[in-house]
Amino acid sequence: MPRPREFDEAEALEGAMNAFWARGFEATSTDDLCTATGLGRSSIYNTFSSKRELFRRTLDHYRLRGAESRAALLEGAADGLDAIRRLLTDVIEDELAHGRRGCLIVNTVAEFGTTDAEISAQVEADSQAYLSAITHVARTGQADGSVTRDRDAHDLAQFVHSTVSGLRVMSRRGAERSALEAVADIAVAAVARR
Amino acid sequence: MPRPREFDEAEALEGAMNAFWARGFEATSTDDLCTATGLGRSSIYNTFSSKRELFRRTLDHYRLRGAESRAALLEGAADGLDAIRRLLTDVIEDELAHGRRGCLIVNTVAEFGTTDAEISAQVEADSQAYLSAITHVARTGQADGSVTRDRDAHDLAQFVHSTVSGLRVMSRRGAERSALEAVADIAVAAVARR
DNA sequence: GAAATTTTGTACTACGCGTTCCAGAAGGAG
DNA sequence: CTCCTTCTGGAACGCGTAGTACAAAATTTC
Repeated sequence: MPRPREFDEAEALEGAMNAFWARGFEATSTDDLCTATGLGRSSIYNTFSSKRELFRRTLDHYRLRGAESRAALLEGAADGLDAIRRLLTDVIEDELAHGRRGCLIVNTVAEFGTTDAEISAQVEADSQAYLSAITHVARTGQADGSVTRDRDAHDLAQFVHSTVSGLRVMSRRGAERSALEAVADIAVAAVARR
Repeated sequence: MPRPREFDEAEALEGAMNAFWARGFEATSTDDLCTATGLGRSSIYNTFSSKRELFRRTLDHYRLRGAESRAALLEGAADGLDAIRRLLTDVIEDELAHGRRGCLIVNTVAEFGTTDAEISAQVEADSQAYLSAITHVARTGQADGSVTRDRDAHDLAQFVHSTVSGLRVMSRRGAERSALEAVADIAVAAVARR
């Protein structure tokens, strides 16, 4: 049959993701994408149709990545509150280890808002996945007594999700570790059982 | 003397601000800026030198605007905690009243990160101004007994600031009012005296 | 009213962008 | 080995972009 690809599609997506992550959609040129992926123009267009489609694939790649690491992280938690604490401290460590990149989804929301229906749908799907994961651990925490029962688990999840976004923005801005940790600490205390 | 300007510089900045706010720096063309300000190219370049300089002027305009409305808001608060509550509810009302635009500074952080030194300095200055304002009301609240004394006022300020960023991102994403209110409610409780 | 000086509108320039085209290379099926 | 299909590299294209040049318009001072 035909000639096979000379590159790994997942690796290419990873490279494109990093480029979009650093500079945003508009400021990333197709040349940037070539160097970031190591591919030629033809290969990119042959595989991903357009810059926009590549971006959308990139978002999906990012979402999958995030969901996996989130699941692994929550797996080993001692209780519900510990899971939430791990989530927040992991965000901080991730930011400090990878140069304060912020969150690709948050960056995308900031860049596009709700103007692009398809991208907006991907953002929405990510939020829902994130929220349902946190809602689940919040409920677990309420059952095991580590998380406050004064609030609805879904509201607590919204709060934690908002805090993660806040931390990502702070980090991309260049905030110090101590500031990030202070925020995470107060947030954890806010969802803990009193 | 020379021929006078036919337009008001502040009004032009307001128009440019709205354009950048909606679409970000890169995606806003000089044509967009002409229609948004009602000016011709010549007038824009004659007055603001370049797209980038206009953007920086726009950021300063936004910061001033924000500082003024913030001051007015905090003025009428009953106590420290009430000031923080007002701050958060005002963010929500502002977002819902103006079509979930998010925060121009947050959007700018997401788009530029720390890559541009001058813009980064403006963002940093805004954060400092915001933080010192909240730190002040937090201290007031600790003195009048409405805000917890278990935390450093500056840490509480970082937390509130982070929550505001989180709310702005949520809103730009299209989150429902109830979700925004739940987050604000939990955040206020977190800084309240127990 | 005339001179001086600035603003303004329009046409233009040079360039970078996303995308396409095409010729040749490469590998599997027969 | 040959044919067929696909991939790859590079050149090319058309268009939108930020920014400029210039002449006409406008207004204040003398």
